[in-house]
Amino acid sequence: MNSENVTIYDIASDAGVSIATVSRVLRGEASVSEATRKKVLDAIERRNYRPSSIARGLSSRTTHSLGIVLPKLLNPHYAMIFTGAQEEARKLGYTMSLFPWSSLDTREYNPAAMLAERRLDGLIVCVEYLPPDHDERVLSALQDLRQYMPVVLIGCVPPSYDFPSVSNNNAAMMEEIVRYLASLGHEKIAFIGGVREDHDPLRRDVGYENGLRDARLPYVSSYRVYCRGTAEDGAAAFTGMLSSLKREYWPTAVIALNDLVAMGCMASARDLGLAIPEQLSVIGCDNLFCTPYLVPPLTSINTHQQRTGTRAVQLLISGENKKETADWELVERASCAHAPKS
Amino acid sequence: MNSENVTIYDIASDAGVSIATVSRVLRGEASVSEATRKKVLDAIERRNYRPSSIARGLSSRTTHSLGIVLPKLLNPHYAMIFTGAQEEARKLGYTMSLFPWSSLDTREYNPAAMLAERRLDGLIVCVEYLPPDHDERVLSALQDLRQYMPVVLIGCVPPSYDFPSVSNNNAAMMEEIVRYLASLGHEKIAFIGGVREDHDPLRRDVGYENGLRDARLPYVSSYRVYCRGTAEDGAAAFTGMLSSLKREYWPTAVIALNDLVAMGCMASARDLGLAIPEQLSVIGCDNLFCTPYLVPPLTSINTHQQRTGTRAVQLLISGENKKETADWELVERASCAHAPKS
DNA sequence: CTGAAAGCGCTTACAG
DNA sequence: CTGAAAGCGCTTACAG
Repeated sequence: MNSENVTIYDIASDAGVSIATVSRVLRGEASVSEATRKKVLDAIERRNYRPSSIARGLSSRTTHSLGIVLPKLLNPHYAMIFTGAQEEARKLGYTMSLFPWSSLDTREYNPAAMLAERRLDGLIVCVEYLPPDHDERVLSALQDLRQYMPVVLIGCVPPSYDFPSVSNNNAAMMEEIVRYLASLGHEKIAFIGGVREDHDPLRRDVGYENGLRDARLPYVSSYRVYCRGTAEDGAAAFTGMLSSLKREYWPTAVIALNDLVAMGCMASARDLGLAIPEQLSVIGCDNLFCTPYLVPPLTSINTHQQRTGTRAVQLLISGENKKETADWELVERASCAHAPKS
Repeated sequence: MNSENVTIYDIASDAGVSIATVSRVLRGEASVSEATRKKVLDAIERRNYRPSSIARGLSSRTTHSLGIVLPKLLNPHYAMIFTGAQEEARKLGYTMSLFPWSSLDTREYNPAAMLAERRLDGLIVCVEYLPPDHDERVLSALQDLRQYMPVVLIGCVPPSYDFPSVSNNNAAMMEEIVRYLASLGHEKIAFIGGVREDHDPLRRDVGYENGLRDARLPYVSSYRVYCRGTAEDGAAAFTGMLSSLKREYWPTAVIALNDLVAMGCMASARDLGLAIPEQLSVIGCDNLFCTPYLVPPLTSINTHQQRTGTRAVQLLISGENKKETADWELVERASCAHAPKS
């Protein structure tokens, strides 16, 4: 680090021109003669000058940097969203910074303040697993942010939120999954993971119930177990459910909130001597890189996370006020099969 | 978004004080009377004012934002490093932005320019898998950056690089792995993944060779297969190696560059009807979240990625010019066993 | 094609 | 305890 950073003034005086001219060649304006352009470029090269994006940001009122708020990165699901968003941002000449969800969802005084202070050119916020009582606080944080920069929402976006968004219709997804399992003859279908979230028409629980109803199957509360989204939690929840039930009532199929929870269920089933898929079908969600390498390979849902990231950036930059729904599709692998004859 | 952002001038005039005073309460200076502090705070609250970190950055010459350059996020290994770094940064009052490795490693004119332009308060760069011919270019990019901000290196840092760093001694790690497998009676030990990297004493190939030598085992070129770090590549490389060898020469143990490559090897072995660990021991690296859920659970190396991220941030902020080595340890699971009787 | 000057929104000595 | 003023390093009309 040199103690004294070189500035546009240094370059101007080196090249014998005004700072306005240096600024012009920096921004690639055409209206500069070749001769002076060369002088300036030489001076820049000689001093290894890099214009300060901070100063530029202050005077031009644009930073060419975007942000994305994600719950956590340790689930590769979010890493995929980030990757998609970052690559698209890069293509459009922006950088993408990542912020943890806790920047929004704390009970401290004005949690979004830190985000609002950096004058980003736009922000993507992933809203997910919001318990009903969090909604109001989160919404007001989002309104706050919007005052300072455009905001695009991704994740399971409540329809009542008036923001441009790329959202997942988790309800429709669940409905299809239940239909798929029912078509394989399953009647005891468990659903593991998440928080109670039946307050919103796009949430999984709604689709779970609709799917059961369509298949004329009863809703069995014991088959709906809540837990957080890790493999450990999934294993514990699944084991807990089975241990509370006489064996004849054990589910023949389990839908996991995500692939991590599904992995936990699979491990737990293996410990209990339940063969997958012969005695238990398992289906996850997110289509993580490791799903094909599990034993048996895990059936999952491809939610096209990278595309979600890409689209969110495009909406942000274009300023379109659109509400889109992310595509998704069932990826059949070997973890689901016909229900065992009872 | 309001078209006209509220500034410190608005607050000052609302509260009937000077902008200097507003600035003082903003920064929590003690030398402000309670009465005026309250007036200012009220005005801030009323207008929902958020100071611009851009303007603040320009005048105070510090941005409280750090950056980290990582090869890719889709391997959870890097997500763990990032998470560790981000959490520590947050604790110390900084934000952490992520930049792709390609910001450094392109052949375009001055790839590090974009990074240098944002006046970060510090940058962590993960250097890994640098083929010999890249070294010079990367090093000069790093020198460039250093001119504008403190830089801390992580990953497999060449000892010749004169930067503060938290590096992995991959050579020592490999040596221990080979020793471990040799202690289980293995004599045909393959090593899959990475690029040729024997130019540097910390690299894996060095440790591989040393380990074999210690165990008085021959170095068999056919057992050293290069590939990139994904599961698919690992599977293809492993299959390729076996198909080039008469069965009696098939390795009884394989060391994978990382867990992804190990997963590929396991899948490939399963396809070929090779039982793990009875006929083939497999060992990965990074101890990814999914390793306990593979069948059999994968023996791996815990490289304490989060701690690496944490330490790197601490070095950056403290300004210590230390070269540290990251801890690591073997995590034994079921994928390694005694060599089969031949 | 080029320069002088104002302005972006803050912080920070310097006075008082 | 508070204010006037200079300055951070750029961009951008406005003249010429």
